[in-house]
Amino acid sequence: MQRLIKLKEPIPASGKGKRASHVYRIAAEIMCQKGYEGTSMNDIAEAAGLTKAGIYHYIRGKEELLFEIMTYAMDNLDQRIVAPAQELADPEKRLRAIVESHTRSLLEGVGAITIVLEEMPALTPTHRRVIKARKRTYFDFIRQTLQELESEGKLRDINPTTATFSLLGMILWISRWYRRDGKLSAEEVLKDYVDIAINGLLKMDRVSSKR
Amino acid sequence: MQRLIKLKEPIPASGKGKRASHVYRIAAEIMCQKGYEGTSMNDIAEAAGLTKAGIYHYIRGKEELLFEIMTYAMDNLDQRIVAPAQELADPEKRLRAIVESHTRSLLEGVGAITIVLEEMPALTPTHRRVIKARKRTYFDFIRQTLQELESEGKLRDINPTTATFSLLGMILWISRWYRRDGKLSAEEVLKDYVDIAINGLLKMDRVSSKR
DNA sequence: GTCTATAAACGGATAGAC
DNA sequence: GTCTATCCGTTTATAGAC
Repeated sequence: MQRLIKLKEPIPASGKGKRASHVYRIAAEIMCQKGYEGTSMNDIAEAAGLTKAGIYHYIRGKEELLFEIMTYAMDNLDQRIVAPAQELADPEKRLRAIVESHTRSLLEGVGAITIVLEEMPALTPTHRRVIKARKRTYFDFIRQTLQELESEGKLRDINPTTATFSLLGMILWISRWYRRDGKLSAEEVLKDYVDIAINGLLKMDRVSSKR
Repeated sequence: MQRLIKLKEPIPASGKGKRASHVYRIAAEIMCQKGYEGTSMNDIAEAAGLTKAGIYHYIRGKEELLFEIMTYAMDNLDQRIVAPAQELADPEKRLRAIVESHTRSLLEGVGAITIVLEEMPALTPTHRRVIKARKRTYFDFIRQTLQELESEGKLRDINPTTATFSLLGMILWISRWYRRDGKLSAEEVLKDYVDIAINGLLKMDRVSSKR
């Protein structure tokens, strides 16, 4: 089975060392495929080459494991997407950068962890609040960009909130269908996605549609 | 908690009568909220006003229940979206009809069952093959439409397969964020979605962007 | 048809040997 | 660090009374 996730940087499991981050990485991969509830500690242990009991040397519990994976995913999002985009003053360039970097992250398998972000109901109320706030911040970052484009008269006559959701929907869906060993290269998908997103949201043709 | 699903026609539970379809409907609602693995037979029984044991009078097992819900969801998709769209010879009108009816289905909560279509790993291999084939047929119906638009020179210079996935992503995501009791009316979201989809996929501005 | 009771398996998690 | 053994709650599913 294909690896959905390829974490280049190990998850820093609270400073517990290499083996620990290995367990986190394995867990993230399996949970992305089978969902949180569908993944047993046994599944994780087996894939990590340990027994169910052995795994508790590295983690405190299943829910906490999920929370740490989600936290890592959000950190990754901030570093790879938000931070570089924030440097760009022009909202159109910023939007383009967001679409490009988020799409690329998912195509490369890095950050495919974002699907784990759908497992909100499995979190404790406290943890859920933390992740919810971080997701909200990212959402608002994109919406803010679209609102700037709106006041510049560049956005289509669409609601910025609706636009943000539609954009995130089409991007996040990538982790559900894209296979790195399939027919479509990451480069062509990336190009098409930017094309579709920019033209779907902004007025006038802004991408020189050449192939 | 909000009802994600509103089944107007009861699920035809293999000709077992009214009460049976009630159980199926309840089960579909809960599974849409908590996922297949996160839903216990007890949850379903309680919501249906029965005991866990009592429910087995109507169903053969949990997996079979899921399979029947999925089958109903696909039937619904065929009747509400594919059948009407197939009448349209012009691919642009057909695309518009597909986007409109699929988006509307999700906004209304009818057919929100489509999220259950994500529970593929929970199915037995045989059942999974059946649903997979039906999903594939729907996907191909949309891609075929985009290919016709491509040969008419109306599609952007994008891969029709990638375009289909991006369209489905933004549409299916609706069931994750849209709340009927929220600020956005179904009508405005629908209008925006058609606008974004058509302009994202087709060359030139085709929607008179007025508000 | 719907219940109580219960079987059988599986889940997360811990104790304690090595 | 990693194992075996085990606890205990929960799960799906069935048997059998009413």
